[in-house]
Amino acid sequence: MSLRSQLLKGVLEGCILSIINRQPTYGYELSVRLQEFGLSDVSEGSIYPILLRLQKEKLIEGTMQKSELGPKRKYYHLTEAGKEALIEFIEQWETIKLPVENIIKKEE
Amino acid sequence: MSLRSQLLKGVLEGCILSIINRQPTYGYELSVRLQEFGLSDVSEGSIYPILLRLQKEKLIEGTMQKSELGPKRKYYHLTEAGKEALIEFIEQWETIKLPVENIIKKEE
DNA sequence: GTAAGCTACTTTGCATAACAAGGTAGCTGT
DNA sequence: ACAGCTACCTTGTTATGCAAAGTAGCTTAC
Repeated sequence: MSLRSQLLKGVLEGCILSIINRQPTYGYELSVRLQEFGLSDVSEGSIYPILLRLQKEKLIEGTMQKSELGPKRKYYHLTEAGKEALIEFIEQWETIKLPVENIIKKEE
Repeated sequence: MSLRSQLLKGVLEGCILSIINRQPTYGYELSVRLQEFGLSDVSEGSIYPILLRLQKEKLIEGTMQKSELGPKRKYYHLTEAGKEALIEFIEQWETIKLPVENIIKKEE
């Protein structure tokens, strides 16, 4: 219902790729990281489906690993295709950002 | 299919509000303006539904006016609610933009 | 030992938005 | 009268984020 949620469309996927690219990680931690970055309203119902989709598209790969505390974690890392997709996402973000900034910028 | 289109989600509506806010305009000209700003892949199939939606939500109002050349144009202008929605959009854009930039920024 | 609470993953169903594709019609110039 | 531009509208498809609910392992406290 809120514009806020709509603004995330397409962006979340790229952000998740970027965070995984920095360091392999798992779903639950991703939700914490995103919140630290300021994307506070991202729920697990958003994150896990994206991870499954990215995996299906062969952009990431996941392996179960034991955790010292709590249940097993599924650590994901980027594939080569994933790294390319990330680069493409960043380019697309830039080509969207500039026009939007120009449009919403108040002229003096 | 492209990430590109997905990135526009939610953004287009705000951009259209902003352009109309600067100066009342009509659908066909909007497509030209958006292209000038660099959003080149926005088709009329995207613009007109958004205009109708914004009108239904009482964020804009439209009136038919004769054109000196060609068919009549439907000029839109923002309502008070539309101006508030635009301000809200800009705030939301900022609160999305900063986290995204931080996430995709390469650390040195 | 058992209940509470955190960690961690998954699935289903829904609402929304952009878009391709196609259609309608007015006006101008040749 | 035809082409080409202007201008608007509609239908159906697809992608995405999310709420909601479920499952289960582990730890701590009582």
